Amino acid sequence: MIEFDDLRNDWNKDPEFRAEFEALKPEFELARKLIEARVRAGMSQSEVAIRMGTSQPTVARLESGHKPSLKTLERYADAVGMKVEINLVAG
Amino acid sequence: MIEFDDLRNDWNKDPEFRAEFEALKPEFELARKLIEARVRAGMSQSEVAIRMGTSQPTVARLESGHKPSLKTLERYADAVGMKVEINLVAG
DNA sequence: CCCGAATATACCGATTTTGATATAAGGGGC
DNA sequence: GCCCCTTATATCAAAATCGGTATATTCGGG
Repeated sequence: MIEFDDLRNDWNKDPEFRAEFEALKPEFELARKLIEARVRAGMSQSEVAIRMGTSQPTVARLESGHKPSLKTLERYADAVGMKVEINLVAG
Repeated sequence: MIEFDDLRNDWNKDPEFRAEFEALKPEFELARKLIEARVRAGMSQSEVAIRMGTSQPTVARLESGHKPSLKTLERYADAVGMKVEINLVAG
């Protein structure tokens, strides 16, 4: 209901590349999912940051492989219109 | 490989009660899953703590609804023979 | 080349989580 | 009753994360 459609004009063609690119290391699985969700929502880091009540660099940090707290992760998910689901699977 | 079988003699009948009991609030969903995984592994908080390289009170805290960091969550999962799976689902 | 948008990196103070210890409560067996 | 095992709560210092700002980089358009 905000200005999403206005700004996903010309920069949502290649982020998928990055997402796949970083899938090489399992360490960045989460980062990849975060970026994917944000791109799907057609939002920039700055927009997510505003919705999270934080700054763009903080969002960049979350998408860079640093392990965040669950609280922060849930705020991110909320900002991109998703919710966090955590499971403990056989490992 | 340790002394699991020795101590899951008589105290693994009711923890399921607790797990279901705490499912009332969605805030404790994760805590419930953690406890369930630990009980399934037939381990006490102290054993998990040793495997995590921390103390039993810290484990108790993780199972009490406080939102941990992903790093800690993964160490817990590892200690009970599981791995963490995080998904961003439609919310 | 210059500019603006989007993302990434660095630093520091503030907040949160964790580590460590002590302690208490509950249950079962002797 | 007394132990022993398990779990929960409290406190405080240490460590990690977060908020905020500044800055760098990359990309595309004019």
